[in-house]
Amino acid sequence: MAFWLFKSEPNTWSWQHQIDKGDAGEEWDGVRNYQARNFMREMAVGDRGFFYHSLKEKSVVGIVEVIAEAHPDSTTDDARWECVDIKAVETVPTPVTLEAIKADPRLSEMVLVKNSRLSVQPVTETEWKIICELGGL
DNA sequence: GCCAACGTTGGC
DNA sequence: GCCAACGTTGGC
Repeated sequence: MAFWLFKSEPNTWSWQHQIDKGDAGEEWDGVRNYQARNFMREMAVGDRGFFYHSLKEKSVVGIVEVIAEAHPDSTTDDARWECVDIKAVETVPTPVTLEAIKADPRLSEMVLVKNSRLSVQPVTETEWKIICELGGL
């Protein structure tokens, strides 16, 4: 199983929106970046991901699960763009802030730190465990 | 609100 | 195929 990080602007698509979708989940659509798309193509059903709020909050706020592999993005006719479906699994009890991530030397290699603009990112198993601990899981 | 970093586009 | 111009993202 692989681990990922999905980034969203809370005013556009928030963790609460994701929770409201329940087990049916929702497409992670709107991605128009090749790197991000390629990572989604690598995802398998059952993979886990962090749900990260950018902008004002800048925190990992939830855990999601991939429930459908990459398929055409329904929000565009452009066949280049694909997306996976994800559902909310649980809320992180103590949101892990970007500040806390940057303060932890074990997380200094995270894509979130090195390339903050990438909206879909891989997370290593080590990083996953550390952030779960920081989040109180 | 600003600006740096990055990715994409299009002219040559 | 290069590179300048432009648009977008996201931290500060």
